[in-house]
Amino acid sequence: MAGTRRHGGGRGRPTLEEVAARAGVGRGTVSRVINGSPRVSDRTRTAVEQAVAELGYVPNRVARALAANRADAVALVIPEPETRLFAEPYFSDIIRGVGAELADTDLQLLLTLIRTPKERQRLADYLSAHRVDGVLLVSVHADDPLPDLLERIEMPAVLSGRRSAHETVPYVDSDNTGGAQSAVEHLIGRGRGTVATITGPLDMYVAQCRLEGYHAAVRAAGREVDPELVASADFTEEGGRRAMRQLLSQRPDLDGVFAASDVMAAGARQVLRENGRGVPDDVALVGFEDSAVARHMDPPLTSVRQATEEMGRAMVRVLLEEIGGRSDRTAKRPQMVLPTQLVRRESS
Amino acid sequence: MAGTRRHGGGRGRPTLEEVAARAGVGRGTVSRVINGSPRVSDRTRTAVEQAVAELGYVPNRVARALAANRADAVALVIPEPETRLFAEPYFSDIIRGVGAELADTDLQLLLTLIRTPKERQRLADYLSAHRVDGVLLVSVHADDPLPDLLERIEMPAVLSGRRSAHETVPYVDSDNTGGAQSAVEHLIGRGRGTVATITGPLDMYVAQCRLEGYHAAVRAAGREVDPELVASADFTEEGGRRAMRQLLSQRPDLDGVFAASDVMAAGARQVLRENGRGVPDDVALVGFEDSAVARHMDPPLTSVRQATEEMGRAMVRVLLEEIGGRSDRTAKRPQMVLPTQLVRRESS
DNA sequence: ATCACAGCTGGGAGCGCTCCCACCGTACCT
DNA sequence: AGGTACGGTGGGAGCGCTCCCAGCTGTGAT
Repeated sequence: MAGTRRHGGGRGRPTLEEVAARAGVGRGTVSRVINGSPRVSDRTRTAVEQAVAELGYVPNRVARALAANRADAVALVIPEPETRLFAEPYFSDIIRGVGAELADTDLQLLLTLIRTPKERQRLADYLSAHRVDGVLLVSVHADDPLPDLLERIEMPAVLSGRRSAHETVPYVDSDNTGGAQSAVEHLIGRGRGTVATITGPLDMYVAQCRLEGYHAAVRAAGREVDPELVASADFTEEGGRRAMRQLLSQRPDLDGVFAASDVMAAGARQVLRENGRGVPDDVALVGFEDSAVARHMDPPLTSVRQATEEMGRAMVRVLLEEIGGRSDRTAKRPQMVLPTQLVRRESS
Repeated sequence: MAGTRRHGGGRGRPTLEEVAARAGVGRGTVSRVINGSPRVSDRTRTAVEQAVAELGYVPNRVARALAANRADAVALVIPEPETRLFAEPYFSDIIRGVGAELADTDLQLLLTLIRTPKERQRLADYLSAHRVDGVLLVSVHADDPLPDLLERIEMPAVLSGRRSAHETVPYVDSDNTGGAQSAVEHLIGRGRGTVATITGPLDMYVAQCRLEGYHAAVRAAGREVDPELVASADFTEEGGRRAMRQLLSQRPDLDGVFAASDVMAAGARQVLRENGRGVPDDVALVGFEDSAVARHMDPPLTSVRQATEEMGRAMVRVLLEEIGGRSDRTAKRPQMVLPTQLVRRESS
């Protein structure tokens, strides 16, 4: 496939050596200047910088990576199903944050979509070969072998979201529990007496947390958690519809619903409309994520906003830390939880 | 910044040389096997393959890239504003397509978000240094200097969307004109006598094409194009609102609207509702893009679907071709236009 | 004046590959 | 038998950088 590719060109570009010659110094010195080493006199530094400017020298990352045995790149790994499951903005906001934070670094961002087990294996090989300096993993499932693999080969890694309450790998997560709790408290505060919830797949920790937040809010209001007010779905619109139908048949008297994702809320909204229930008059509805879907629903959906872009940025910061100071293997791993915020709209 | 980064590890991994030793052959032979050269006997090939398997050898891309003076990577360049301007799915669908098509290649995908002129300069340097084998450019503006730069340094590149009718760089685009035309024909076919349009920024070719499609459909119906039925906006929701208000004041009798993007259609929908116009009863509405927004509007929006993921795939195929067979500089550049499809929903 | 010790500097060695050329053997000619 | 050709092979010479050590200079202490 790649066999016939022509030479990329680039010959004729000035090399370190040429810069050294022009500046009248040695290779090592130029290298030091380029890499900002302090052990260079000002005179020399200036001379080298001028030569660099005159020649339009740009360091060859590939050669640098080979010599230094580092990659100057981090991989962002995205399991394909997630890009469909989660509302798209999540995905692109993460990328945006990661990109922004990486911008003033000389690290490349490698994007890796994983669809098939074969591709996952390829990635594992690739990572084992240490062809990147660190890995960013988006929405890992509890049974994903990747994090352990990374740990084993001592590859710095950061997750977005935890796999469980006792996550050992560094991660950046949203305050799912708190966000859900505030959503349900809001519903209760608006006088809703019978608040139901549509959960995500409960084998995902994120879904557990959001359900936990629901529980907490219900209990805080001095009420009991009624199992008939809980229906679990799978973060999809169709799942939201199904769950809403189930809820409606179990507890026709409900007057509030907290859906653990906007897309499920959208599904629920449709079923509500089919059944002649007005939103928010008959049933108040709140989602989670504050995606584009929420803003464009009718009525616009109250939703819990996560600082997704900031999560991307935070992941990079944590990863950089991991890459830089991984000397003591015993140090506690950085783990952070970002706050969420309820965005009130007309649906509640 | 990156100065303190520890060595990436990877030492201790088997090298080509070790594989050669184990298989009892020379380096060159192993290299040939790895790269699938036909000039190797079956016996030798088998021996090498076995050694590779036993050692768990994975070629070092960095070394390969340095020696072969190629990068084994392509860059996907995304101007930041676009990720906000266009509905997000466009962006992630392109990525998905690109990733999929690249999967059975040994090319890496480098993601580059451009926010500031400084970053654009950095990218230009980077590209000039031939650190990638090719470039994928998403939604380039007419005045973007990048395509010309790429042409000058003979860097293979493919655009998504054209800058003008006479685009010289290889591109992959949707049939914007045809899609718009079919949307408007649909509206007219449904008996709408006074069909208006909300255009994108007319300095963008994509917006011009969609307007052109509107014109074509109107003329095909034997009607005149009434300038009072055309309002231009900027692909944003707020722009859609403004344009809709303008349209309504100029031609209160309109009964159909073709918005050149779903998001603008959403804005228009709001204004329509504020003015007590029902959709589709009073005014039929059609958008462009078929994004999540369209599906979740109330009523769900009829929209023109573009094969976005397929565009991503096609871009990669075209780029691969460019990279591979760029021998004759006079050969016509591959340019392709993908069909669009009207998705009918309740808004029309 | 002598010595020690910094702070700078030059350049050899090597990272793991690809490219390419010389070379080997065998099969097929004349 | 000697010549020719060609598929197959080994390994030297780099690719452009970083690392590191030896060496060189100038300063201050003795």
